[in-house]
Amino acid sequence: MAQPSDDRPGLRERKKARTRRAIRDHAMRLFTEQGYAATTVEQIAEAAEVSPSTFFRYFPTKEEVVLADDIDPVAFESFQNQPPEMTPLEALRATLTDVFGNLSEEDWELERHRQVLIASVPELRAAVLLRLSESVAVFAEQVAKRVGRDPADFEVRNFAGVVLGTALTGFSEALEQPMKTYIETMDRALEHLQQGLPL
Amino acid sequence: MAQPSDDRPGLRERKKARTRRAIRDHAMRLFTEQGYAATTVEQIAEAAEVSPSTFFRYFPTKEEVVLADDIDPVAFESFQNQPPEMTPLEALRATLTDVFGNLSEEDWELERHRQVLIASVPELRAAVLLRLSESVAVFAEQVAKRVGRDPADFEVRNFAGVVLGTALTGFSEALEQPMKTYIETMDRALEHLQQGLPL
DNA sequence: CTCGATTTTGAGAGTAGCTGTCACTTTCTG
DNA sequence: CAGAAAGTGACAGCTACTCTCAAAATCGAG
Repeated sequence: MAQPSDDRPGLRERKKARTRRAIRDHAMRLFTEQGYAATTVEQIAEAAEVSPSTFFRYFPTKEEVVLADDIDPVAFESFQNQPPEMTPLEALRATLTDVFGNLSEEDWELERHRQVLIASVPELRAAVLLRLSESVAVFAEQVAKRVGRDPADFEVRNFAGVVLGTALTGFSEALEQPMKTYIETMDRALEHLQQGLPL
Repeated sequence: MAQPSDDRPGLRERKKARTRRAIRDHAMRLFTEQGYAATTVEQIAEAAEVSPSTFFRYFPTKEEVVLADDIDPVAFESFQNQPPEMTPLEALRATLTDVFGNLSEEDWELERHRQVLIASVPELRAAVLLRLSESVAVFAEQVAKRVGRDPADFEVRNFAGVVLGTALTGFSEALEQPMKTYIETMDRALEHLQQGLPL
């Protein structure tokens, strides 16, 4: 999980982490209990035993509580570390099984909660899409490096955008089914893409 | 009622249309002049000489003023009317040149304003993406009909999602260049896709 | 033209997310 | 132990957005 900075546990850091998790957990609970819109920041703050101001010090917006994600950075790193002889699509598929395969049962639980919540609240869906679209540029860069081309290359960018589209479909597709198949769904979509999208 | 036989919209309708356009035009002007976030609904209402309540009767949100779009429905219809022997990608390319080719100079101007504004305001970008993602289902349905498969078919949906991804890249790509090339960019991306995304 | 029904409108009050300020407390460091 | 740094809470303010209610404009029919 986190990288221990050796002799730096620090009371402050620990307390901060605890507060942050308390806010997030209570928020998620309240959201699922009474709905996202119906839950006010004030309620969350009260449940987590902090003041509303403190809430905003930990999460810049109410959305952020749901959207804060520790998976993406790990995924990017994993992708970068895949053997260079793999094609981008192969590397991506390997990354997916790698990252999502090593998730604890608890993390899975949280992740599923997140997904359901996001899917059911348009506001959150929009925010997630925005994030996804922003990461296209980053992804394109890594793809460019892998195939030895310019990151600004039109075809490289287009490829990255297309893969994003796949992720999108897989996302909504997986929501209609038990989450266990999320990886399978994505993998299937990428395989379809790999074969040139035959219809 | 002097002329019973003409289908003129009626005073009420015309006034409504005029008010709506007044709001939209003043809003766009203020947005470009002083920025989106810095422009309040109150200012727009005042400029358009209506009350804030009236503003919200014409546009449910401040975003809607920018996002309201008369192109999409036309595009969907055009796509549907392309000769059935065309493959989905061919039909899509034909649709693009069809719809965007028949735009008046004035419409182009507004469209470009919209695009620049949307691109520069994350909030608007997110909203556009949400819309785009919702139209994937509609697009998938039409694709399914064209190739004679089930709209729920996984590959059909994946295809639709991928095309969406292309639209996304084309969108941001085109913004870095004079808008005239928007069609060209999209067309090029779709051609790349048609050839199986070679890298 | 007139009257009654419908629609459009404006005013005002209220909610909630978010920002910013300031003083107070807790934790860390030397 | 003292001072610096960081975390916290109370409060005030702005704006998007909602809701209600009554006044005004528009329309259809007699």
